[in-house]
Amino acid sequence: MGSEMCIRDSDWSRELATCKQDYYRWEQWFFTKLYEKGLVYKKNATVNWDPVDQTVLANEQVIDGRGWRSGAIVEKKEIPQWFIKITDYAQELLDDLDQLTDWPEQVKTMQRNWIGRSQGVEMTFQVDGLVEGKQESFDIYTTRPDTLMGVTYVALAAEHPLALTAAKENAELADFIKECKGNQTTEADMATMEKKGVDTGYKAIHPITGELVPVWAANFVLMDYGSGAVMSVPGHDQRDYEFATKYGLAITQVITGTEDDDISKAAIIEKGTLINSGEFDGLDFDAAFTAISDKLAQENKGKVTTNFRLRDWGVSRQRYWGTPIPMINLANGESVPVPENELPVVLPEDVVMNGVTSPIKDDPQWAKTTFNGEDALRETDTFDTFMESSWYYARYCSPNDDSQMIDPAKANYWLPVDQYIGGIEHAILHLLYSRFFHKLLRDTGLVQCDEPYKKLLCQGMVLADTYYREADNGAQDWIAPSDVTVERNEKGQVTSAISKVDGEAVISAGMSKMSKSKNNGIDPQSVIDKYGADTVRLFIMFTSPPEQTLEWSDAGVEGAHRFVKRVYKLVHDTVETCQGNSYEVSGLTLNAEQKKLRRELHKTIAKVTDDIGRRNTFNTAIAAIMELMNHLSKAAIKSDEDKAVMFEALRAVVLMLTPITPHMCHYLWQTIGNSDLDVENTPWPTVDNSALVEDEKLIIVQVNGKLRAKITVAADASKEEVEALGLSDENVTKFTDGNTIRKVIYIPGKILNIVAN
RNA sequence: GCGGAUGUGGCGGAAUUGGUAGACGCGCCAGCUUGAGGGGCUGGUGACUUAGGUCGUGGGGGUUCAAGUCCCCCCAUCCGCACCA
Repeated sequence: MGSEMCIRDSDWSRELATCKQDYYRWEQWFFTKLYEKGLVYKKNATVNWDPVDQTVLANEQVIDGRGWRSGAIVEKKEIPQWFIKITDYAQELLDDLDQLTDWPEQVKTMQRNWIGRSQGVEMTFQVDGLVEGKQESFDIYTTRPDTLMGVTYVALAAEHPLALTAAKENAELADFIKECKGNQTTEADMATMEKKGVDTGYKAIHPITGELVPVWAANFVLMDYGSGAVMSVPGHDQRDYEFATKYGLAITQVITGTEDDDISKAAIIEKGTLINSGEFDGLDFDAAFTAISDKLAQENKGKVTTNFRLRDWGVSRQRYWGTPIPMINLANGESVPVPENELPVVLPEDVVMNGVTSPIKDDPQWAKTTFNGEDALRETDTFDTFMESSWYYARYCSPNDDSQMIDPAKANYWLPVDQYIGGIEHAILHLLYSRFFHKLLRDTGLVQCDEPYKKLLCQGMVLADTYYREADNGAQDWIAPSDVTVERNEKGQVTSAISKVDGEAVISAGMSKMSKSKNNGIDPQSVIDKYGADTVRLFIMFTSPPEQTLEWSDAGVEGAHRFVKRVYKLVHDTVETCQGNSYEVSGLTLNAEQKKLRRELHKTIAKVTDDIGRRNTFNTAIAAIMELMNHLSKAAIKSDEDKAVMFEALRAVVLMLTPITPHMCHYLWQTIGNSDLDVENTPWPTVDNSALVEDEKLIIVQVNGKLRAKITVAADASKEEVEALGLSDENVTKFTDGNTIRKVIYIPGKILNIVAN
């Protein structure tokens, strides 16, 4: 891999592979420990079932409701699966985000919203009359108990047991439930699909008024989440409003007080004052929340609860590649963990793949085992690969330890990870699972700290130009950017793109993520071969801040290479001019020009130190060094003082560029360093505050906020002096003459704004 | 649909705390390097302009002496939405 040439100092002795059994054996061991602690359970959950291929599909393998290989309409199917109780840690995962001061705020916000803590009320609705001879009821959860008096119906999941019972004598409902089986389960699909429902015929008893409300089965309520039932308040929930309007269900307004109070057009979502709510009329949200939940609690019909949007982590996959789940399914239907002395359960690798079904599910022998002398079957599901990526950072601390998962002494020395880097696409799932796993490791005594990653940086993707031609069949024929030449007009705008191969025009499709399918990948090795790793590093770090996408540009790489050559040349020319002698600033008296150059130098050191050390904005650090280089290359190198300032500056430039272009700097330091140390072991340059002192300041003079003059004043000039100078400026008087000066605002050392009209 | 982000010259981007918008680089233009190409160097480069200025940070409003930056509404693009990892 070429990119590795861009990285220095990787400790390859710590390399590990999560697909090897010396890694995943510990994951299996840990899972059995979690099982013993009651943090693992099995329950039925819905998967995408391809009835033709007889296999489970991932969400991304379902396209418009059909399997990607078979084209068959995908069905929902309930199968037993293993879950880890991440919800037991929901509160801690939420609270500990506050510790992560060096994480991007947006990632923490996304995690907070994902965990989704809410305060609400859980209550029970009784079903009126008996259902098949039994008294039935169902629970619902709401964060808006203040709207309870506006409930005009309730909605159940199509797979809800009550709906299934009702469907036995209701063909329309049975058809609807069948139709819902083909619905997708992703949140995005649920939110955007057409909302549909069928009346079950049951009536539920309103827990406060005792009124009967219809019970509907609806496609937007999912059996897997919560209780599979929701109360519907069409007056104050837009989805319920649309549903009620569609099916002619009653809409009652029970909240008022907002300006836009017209319930004939849309639901009123905002909180307000209760009306049409009997004894609760006149209460605001908080008072109503308390009053209504108290009443429900007194009558034993409900209680205040804290709810989390976060759901338990389903770790079962029905695929082959993965860590076998170390469980044994007994003949009596119970499941037990594989005993520790039988671990690991090894994934066989000498298998025949048919491309559809997992070989370990196909093989009638593989699952056969015994438990306490009785025949039993191994679990043939494998772990979600998020399991492997959740703890590899901790295994790096003791990668070859074959006696334990993690060596606590070593882990406590190294962890938490100082700097973690990953794409923003991992902001929620991977990073949340990994944080959770770390807390599980902690509670097993393997690590001590609460969080795995101290500092997080989310870097952007690499994009490149894409070009194509339409093939005869209308398909897009993607052409590699290296085979395309662009033509520009006098303003530098691209006017056309032509193929280098045949000189004919190609169509530009803008920038997109480098991919095989769009034929716009760049091989880093070929670029490194041509320009060297330093140039590639410089280009990558200069072109955009790390958290943004990086747009690849060959011209940009050449620009970076030019800069590398300029630094190299200036150092060599300086050393040559000085004939091998070295110069130091201390003790010399500098002229104004030299002082100014030194001031530029030390301002640059201050900025670069902050940009690299605190802000992680390598692009602005490099820009500042480039700016300094532009000054240096125009400076005279005649007197000893000139030479001394130049030496000081070039040494600082080499030191500051070392993290960016290490190979060149290693070499240049030997040329100019005047030190026995290698550049890597030389301390970072420090700011000489005395060099920063300015005797003059540039003040911007505005009239009514518009720039009218720039004046130079003594650094210690008073407000009065600056005002007098500013007000008498010729270009200023042009705009103030004939007007009354209303106000003068002076921001010391920066701006003078004269308000006149 | 929901959550998070982004939007600034021809292009990538800068402006860190509300205080000179466009740093730095690419591209483009002109000149020099005694021919061309390449490379290098110097200068210029937001738009419009009656050459005084005026306008200008996705669009529309607002707050302020002052707004790319703060507030409200809208549009577009990207990431995630629990089985891609």
